[in-house]
Parts: sequence; structure tokens; C-alpha cells
Amino acid sequence: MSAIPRYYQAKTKLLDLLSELPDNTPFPPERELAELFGMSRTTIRKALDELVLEGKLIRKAGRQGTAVAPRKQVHRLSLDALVQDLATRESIVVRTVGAQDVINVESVLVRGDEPIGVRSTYLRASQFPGFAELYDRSASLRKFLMDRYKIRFGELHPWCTTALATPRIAGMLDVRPATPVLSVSWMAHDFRGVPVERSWVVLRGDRAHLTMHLPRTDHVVRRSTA
Amino acid sequence: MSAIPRYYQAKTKLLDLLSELPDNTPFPPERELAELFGMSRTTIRKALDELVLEGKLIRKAGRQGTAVAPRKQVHRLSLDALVQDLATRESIVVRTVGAQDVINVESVLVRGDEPIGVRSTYLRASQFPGFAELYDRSASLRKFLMDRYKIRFGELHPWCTTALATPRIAGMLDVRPATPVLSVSWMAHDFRGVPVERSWVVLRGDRAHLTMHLPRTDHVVRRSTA
DNA sequence: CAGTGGTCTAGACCACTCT
DNA sequence: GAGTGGTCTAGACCACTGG
Repeated sequence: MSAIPRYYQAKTKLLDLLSELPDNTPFPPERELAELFGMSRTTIRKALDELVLEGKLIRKAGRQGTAVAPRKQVHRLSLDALVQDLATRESIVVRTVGAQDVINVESVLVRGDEPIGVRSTYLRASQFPGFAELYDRSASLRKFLMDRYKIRFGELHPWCTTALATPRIAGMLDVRPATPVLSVSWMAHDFRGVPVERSWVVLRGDRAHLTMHLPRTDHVVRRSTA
Repeated sequence: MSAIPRYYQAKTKLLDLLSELPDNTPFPPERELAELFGMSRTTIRKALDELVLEGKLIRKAGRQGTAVAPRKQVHRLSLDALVQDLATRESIVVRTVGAQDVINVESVLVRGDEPIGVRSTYLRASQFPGFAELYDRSASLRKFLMDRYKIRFGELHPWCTTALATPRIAGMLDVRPATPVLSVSWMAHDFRGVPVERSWVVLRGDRAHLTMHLPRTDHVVRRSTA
């Protein structure tokens, strides 16, 4: 008479167990939980899968097994900071793509020893002669473009959605492929409307929040009411 | 010698098959694919699961089975529109929560005959006497609060992340539980800093993009370089 | 009623990693 | 070497939906 799937019952029980354990506590092995709950390992795994996707558990191959994920590790990243370029990063790759006409600047965003995002920016090489040699990787990319190439940026209209991590991105973020991520993209123009850069940021949804800012609105969009 | 899992090989093949089929084309049954690829149904299902999560396939219970999902169905929703209250919606529920002191206004956001999001707003009943009787559901909630209760809103700092759909939300969005969704939240204050509303929007990541706006920045955040 | 996806089982083998 | 998670199999039963 239970319309509730067994794996979901397991998930609920595991969540209870989980919430009482301190961070990084080793979790019982899957086979043990299966026997304990009287379910097959497959069913237990389905429950564990979801908890891992939600960032509540961490699984590692080999002997160490599953453990309670460190909580309160959600980092707040502002949209402005993403656009300006992040202060903390681990690596920057500048590479030319295709017929030497596209420059790709890729950086890994790190917070608290964890990679939590990847930022990838594409520029036209013809627009920025000598970029690879001149670029100072310790500074903001946006500031560099403004200072060195006298770019004056116009307004931005970034957009944001969810995606599943590709194998490459998953490797960079230390998560499994198909992990849900937050994807933020924008196309930057200068103040005259000339395209300047195309950027794309992928954030680990379980480790990062994107914060935005909306100015005071004393007016409201008027609607034509039928 | 193949480090590539069989389910991922299956996914790649299915993706090829998929990309050549028109929208809404019925897909072969799982048991048939299993025999065709020489894999177990479980393995095929793991591949199909990811394709469904990515919004490339649609599964329905019963006789109709799996089909190619309609593409190019991504709706762009602006952050401003979310905050103002959506123009298109299917249903609004006003209910009191707990000891009659919290009002919850919940609406389903519909685009092109599909539910793509849920917006839930919480208000303090004591702050808005007679709300349930007075509220005109055809108008913007925000506008209603401004007109009827003379609320003057201050600036907002919404935040955004990914989440997995709970069973309740999944039911409202017509997706499976644990489907990745885009979660946008904010706390609205009036211009003096008094809390007014607490809102939460969940969007189907495979059907909706959130668009934002960033004004021109002639200045760049200065960093203290060590 | 027949066929579909949704769930579940019991078992197997592998790669990895700690001891 | 022992134990972990990652993958995979073959089979089963169920709920649902169309003809």
C-alpha cells in the first residue's frame, strides 16, 4: 500500500541519519546499509545517488568510501564579481582556438581549497594584438582590457540556467559527469555595440550561490489587462 | 580496454540517433534498445536517464513511451519579471500556514502550454490585514502590495542556485523528482528596511533561462594586490 | 489486454586505495 | 589483501495507458 518508492524511504532515513552526524563522518558502506534496511544495494545506491547530487554526501573510490559532506560551504558569488573576473583562482590557460583567431582565457575559481567554478572567456585575436604576451594573469581580465586596449564596456545582459557537467568540466570541478551545475553566460559589447568578449561561467550548484542586485523600483511594469 | 562505461557509449549512440529525429518522434522501447545494443535494460536506462535530465527525451508512463523532446523550447525569463510577478500563470493558491500568521501565494508559471516554474511568496498576515479577501489574482502581487498597502520597496539582492526538484515541486512542473531546477530566492524589504515578503522561484532548467541586467561599468573594482 | 516505463532484487566483476 | 564504490546483468513485478 505504499505508493512511496523504497529508495525514497531509504533516502529519508539516510537523511535523518545524515543530519545527526558531524561533517566528514565516514558513512556506513552501501552493502551494510542494504542489509540494515533490508533492501538491495541497487536501491540503496539510488538513494545515495540523490544525496550525493544534493551535495550532502561525498563518495570517494577505494577504501575511504562515503562520508558526510562538509556543510555550510556555500559560497556567495556576486554576478558583478563573475563579470569583473574573480580574485581567487587557481589556473589560467590562454590558448588560441581554431585558425589562431580566437583567444580563450580559462580560469578555475577556488574557494576554501575546493574548485567551485570555471570561467571561460573568448576574445577575437585580431581585436587584441599581442594579448597572450601582454596579459598579466594576476589582474582582472576586464580591467586589463580596459587599461591596455582602452575598451569601454557597455551594459550586460547575462543569462543563467542549469546544465549537466560534461566530462571535461566535471574533471575540472572534481565532480562526477552529469552533476547539475549553474551556467552563467554573457556577451560583452563596448559602449558603441561592438562585440568584445563572450564569457561562460559554470558553478557547482552545491557549493556556490549566485547573488544579484536589483535597484529600487518605485514603478511597476504596467500590464494591459484584458 | 575501454575505460568508457557502456552506458556512456549507449548515451553517445542514442544522442546520434536522437539528433536525426524530428521533435516528438516516438523512441524505441527500452527493451528493444537493450537487445539492439547488446546491453541490459538497466544500462540502457542509465543512458536514457541522463538524456531525460538534459531535456532531450521525454518519458511518459503507459503505452506512449519515450519520445524526442521538442527542442528550441527555452523561454527567457527576466529577473525583473520574476520579481514583479509573472504575467502568465495557471493557478494561484493563497493559503495560510501555521497559526494563521503566514500567507503563502503560490503560482505556476506557464509558457507554451507547459509549466516551467513555480513562484511562492510568503507574507506576514498581521502586516496585510484582509489580504486573502482583497487580493486580485489577475494583477501583479507586487503592484497590489504597493497600491493597496502603500508598500514602497527597497532594492533587492536575489540569489540563485541549482537544486533538485522535491516530489511536490516535481509534480507541479510535470517532471520527475530530483530533476535539476534553477532556484531563485529573495527577501524583499521596504525602503526603510522592514521585511515585506520572502519569495522563491523554481524554474525548469531545461525549459527556462533567467536573464539579468548589469548596467554599464566604467569603473572596475580595485583590488588590493599583495 | 498488451506494451510501456518505474522499481526492485541478487548476484557478479572491476578499479581503486588504504593498511 | 581486504574493502570500498562503479558498473553491469538477467530477471521479476508493478502501475499506467492506449487500442
